[in-house]
Amino acid sequence: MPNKLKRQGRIKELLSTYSISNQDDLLRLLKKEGFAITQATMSRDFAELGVVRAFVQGNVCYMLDPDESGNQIAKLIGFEILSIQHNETMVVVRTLAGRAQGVAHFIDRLNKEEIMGTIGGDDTLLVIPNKKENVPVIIDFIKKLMTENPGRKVK
Amino acid sequence: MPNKLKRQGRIKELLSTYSISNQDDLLRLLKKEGFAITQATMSRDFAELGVVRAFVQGNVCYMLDPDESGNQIAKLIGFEILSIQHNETMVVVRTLAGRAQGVAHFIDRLNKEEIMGTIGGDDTLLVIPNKKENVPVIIDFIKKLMTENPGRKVK
DNA sequence: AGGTTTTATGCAGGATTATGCATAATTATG
DNA sequence: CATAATTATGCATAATCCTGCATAAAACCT
Repeated sequence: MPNKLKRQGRIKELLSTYSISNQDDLLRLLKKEGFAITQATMSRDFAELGVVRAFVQGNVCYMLDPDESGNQIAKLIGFEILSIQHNETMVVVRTLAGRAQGVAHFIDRLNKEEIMGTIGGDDTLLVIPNKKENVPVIIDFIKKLMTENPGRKVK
Repeated sequence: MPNKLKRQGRIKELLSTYSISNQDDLLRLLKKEGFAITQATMSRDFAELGVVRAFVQGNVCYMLDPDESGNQIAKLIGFEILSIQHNETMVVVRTLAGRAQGVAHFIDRLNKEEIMGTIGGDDTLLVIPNKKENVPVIIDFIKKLMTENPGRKVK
């Protein structure tokens, strides 16, 4: 029975609580909590969650890579965006209530040179192009975000 | 081949662009765009997206119910939350970068009497209880949010 | 380098989800 | 109300997803 979601949620918590240095350690922790999975699944979880091996205070330890987490968020973006409008000089994106900041943040992080910046309110955000000729480019870009499924890198 | 996600995204856009008053109209639009589905699927999409029939300027038209959209977001919350900490008097939730506002907003909307309010920054939010005895209640509550799957109301 | 430990992945089976068809339930209309 | 139009859903099937097992690949360690 797939409890992938619950399990991965717990993994994120555990990783941010303890200092885990190999998959088996975490595996034991999870088993103790009733998640009966194998190392193979764990490995895939790491890949999906964007867990990376990093040096922290001398020794290696697994942690969430913020950039990878960004990739995961990409899957949500399309869900949060309701519509895109624009005029001559800027693009306005409407989102579900309370999500505009998150979407704006995501777009910021993509570092598109055509995008000078974003401003997010509650359910609306403004995307400001570096020059007005780029408005269409930006629209295409955001629309692509909405439909592409950047998920699963696991293979 | 299931393109549910893409399709539902497009549905949200179409609904917020045109004034759609019955499922068949929308069905035709979608077909024109290459989404070859039947009315049955469309009906289920509406249910999942939380599309409601509303009176707008005299005539009926389908639109997204903001409350329902909230339900949808619930599915994402667990994904965005990384960890929960607390002291005697308040609860601190860490989230993926840029998502704290969204999570705070979501929690606000739940109108729990134990929660006096929230403050969201970039990747951290504060949940303020009405009295410190309720800290544990709030923690439980948020943890439940993280693992429950409130999804699918269809059928 | 050789051997050992740790991590990733091809493959297959079982579970779950998505969807169409047919039809029931509901809603609108005369 | 009766009938037509619209929308919802039971059932069956195809498409996907999740996971373990076995094993390959990579990282580590003398």
